[in-house]
Amino acid sequence: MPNKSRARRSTQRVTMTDVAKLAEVSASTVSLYLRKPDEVSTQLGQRIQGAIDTLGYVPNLMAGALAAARTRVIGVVVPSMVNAIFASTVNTMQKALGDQGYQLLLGHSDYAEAEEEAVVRTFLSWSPSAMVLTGLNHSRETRRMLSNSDVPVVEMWELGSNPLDTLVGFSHRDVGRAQARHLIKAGCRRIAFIGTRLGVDERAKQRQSGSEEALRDLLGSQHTRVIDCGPGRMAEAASRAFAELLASHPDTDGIVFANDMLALGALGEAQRRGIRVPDDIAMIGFGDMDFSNCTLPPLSTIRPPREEIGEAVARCVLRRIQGRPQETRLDLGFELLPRESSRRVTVDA
Amino acid sequence: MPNKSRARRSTQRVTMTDVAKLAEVSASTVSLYLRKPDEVSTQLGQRIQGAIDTLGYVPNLMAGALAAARTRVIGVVVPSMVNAIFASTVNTMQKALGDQGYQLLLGHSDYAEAEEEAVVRTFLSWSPSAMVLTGLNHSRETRRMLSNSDVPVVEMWELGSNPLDTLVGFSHRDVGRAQARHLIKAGCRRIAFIGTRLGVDERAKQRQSGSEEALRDLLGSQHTRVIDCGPGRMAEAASRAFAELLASHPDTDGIVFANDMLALGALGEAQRRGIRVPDDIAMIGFGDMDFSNCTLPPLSTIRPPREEIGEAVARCVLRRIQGRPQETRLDLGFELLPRESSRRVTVDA
DNA sequence: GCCGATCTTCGGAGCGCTATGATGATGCGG
DNA sequence: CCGCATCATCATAGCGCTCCGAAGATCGGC
Repeated sequence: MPNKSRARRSTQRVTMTDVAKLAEVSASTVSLYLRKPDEVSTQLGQRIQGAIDTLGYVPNLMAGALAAARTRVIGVVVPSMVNAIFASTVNTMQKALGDQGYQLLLGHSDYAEAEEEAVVRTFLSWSPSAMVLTGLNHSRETRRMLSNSDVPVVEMWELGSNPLDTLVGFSHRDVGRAQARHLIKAGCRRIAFIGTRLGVDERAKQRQSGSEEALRDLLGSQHTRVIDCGPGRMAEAASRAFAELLASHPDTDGIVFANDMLALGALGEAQRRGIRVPDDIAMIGFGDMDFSNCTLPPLSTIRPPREEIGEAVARCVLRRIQGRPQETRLDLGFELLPRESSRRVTVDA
Repeated sequence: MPNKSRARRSTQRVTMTDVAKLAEVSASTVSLYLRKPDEVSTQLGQRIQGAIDTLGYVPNLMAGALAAARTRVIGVVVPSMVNAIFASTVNTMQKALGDQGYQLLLGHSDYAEAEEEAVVRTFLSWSPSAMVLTGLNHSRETRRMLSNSDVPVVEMWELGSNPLDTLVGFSHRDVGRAQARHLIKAGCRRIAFIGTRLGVDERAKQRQSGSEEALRDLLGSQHTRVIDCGPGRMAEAASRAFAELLASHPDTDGIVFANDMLALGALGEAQRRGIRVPDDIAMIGFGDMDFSNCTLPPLSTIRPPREEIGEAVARCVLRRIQGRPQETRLDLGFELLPRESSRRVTVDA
């Protein structure tokens, strides 16, 4: 004599059925009201909304996702969350996609393909509506998982060949070129590059080679001094790297930095040592961070299209989800912001 | 004559049943193997694993979550993702909780209760294992939703009364006191406070009142000059605020900043105007950011327990999830880092 | 050799929702 | 005044998994 009603795994959460009961309609109608409000009569709609408010009903997304075989989740992988540069892109995406009822799942790769692979694997088991990755370098397995999954993929913050699907970014090589060209125009002839984690940060590396290219093209085959800051806090590491550079190449008259934080550190060290910027050494950064216009002297830099990337990615994602046609490659460019740190009268005149 | 088998919403994903069929066991056993491998015999275990590998089976988290009525997701709400200060807390949490198989859902409130409420509502519908909020100020509805949900809640980055559940942070009032006391000890007598978004950033406000308290207690009832930077990029806004302060209170000899980025902006402006720091005006910031030790002069500041909070929150969350007893209030303190920007020989001697 | 204890495996009823087709109500032309 | 679209609402069958309880297998002890 088996007991038919075995112990239910009670959840005592308010369910759609509870709302339906209170509003005296069927659960289907509640579901319909929630998904397509204008296919339900105003009268019922109000009654349902009332019930929802009274009960404090919160839909169970799991159940919805399971039934509909999709989630309104978009997986986003950035190299680092600490890096403010990606933060504002993510912020913009959040805004644009949040408005459309999408939820961002945020993960970071720590600039490592293996980490990225793990994050992508996890995210994919959420059946996301789309995936957004940073850059074009991914492990073979990551690429396989993504192409097998038929989830729309957008790669951002870089331009290059063999994108998985859609690509939104700008050319870091061109950035490097522009940085070096700018310093050369300002009269620098012995230009160094200071970066950090060049071994893993593919985009920084691209900027570096762009910069080297420009040196070669414009100054002839010029020896390039590249310094990779050690670990530790960026600005402090840059102080040390700068000191190191002065020791090994005292004749340096211009520095391209992989980012503004490094430049800030060097700028401080320069002042401490009585080195005049830009007269003794000109400097240009990358990122146009919050403080870049307030350093002493104000830092010349490159403004990457941070927010623009976020917006464009959001737009692409939405179009892909809706199956509408769209561009698969977007070059958003960048902007050179010349400021005091590279303004040398000598040659401008 | 209704057709019994209506069109199935085919999903052609590999399911647990497929694995079970291939391994010639029941689906329950596959499920058991996945959840508690050592309750299944080695032989079957291997057969099942083989089938999983052959088919490339990826479990459907949605289905699992629905059935088990829980997810391995932890909702985290910070005021702003752009703020590097929270980034490192989140980073630490990510690491600690990720190791335990939990996934962080990250959202931001933009310092607004209404935004926070929306985010919390969304997150709750994922039935998270726990929720982590920043600060103690939440809308009535937010508090209601959270307490109704029986989801463990941790509030962080603040200390105070009436926590929802567990509290991990430090006293911002004490920070403000320490900042002001430090400047007073350094000989400052006419101390100002420069902050931003004081109307909405509850913790900055607490630091401000702490600072005022110290001024009252140590210097007698002293007029306090509080400047709330306008909108825009922080460092630039701080330059302007600093200029404003100099105009309205030219006798100011010490400034407490709500964060290091503001101090950086003011530091630049001071140099530009030939104001000597710390001799003319001493400064102290908050946050101990990347660059704080590289400014000119190096910036005295307060190091909040960023990573420590992340670790403690992770620990609390895990304990609460496992139902183990734990503290409900953790004061992690902070550290005063005295540097050049407030070192005045006059009084130290 | 039989019975209960122990361990492994399995059957199947949900979890809360969506989506499809059915059903009843309404309106309108003929 | 009837038949037939048209529209709003509903009943119901899953989505893929977990977990309860039961069945089968194995093993000692008396």
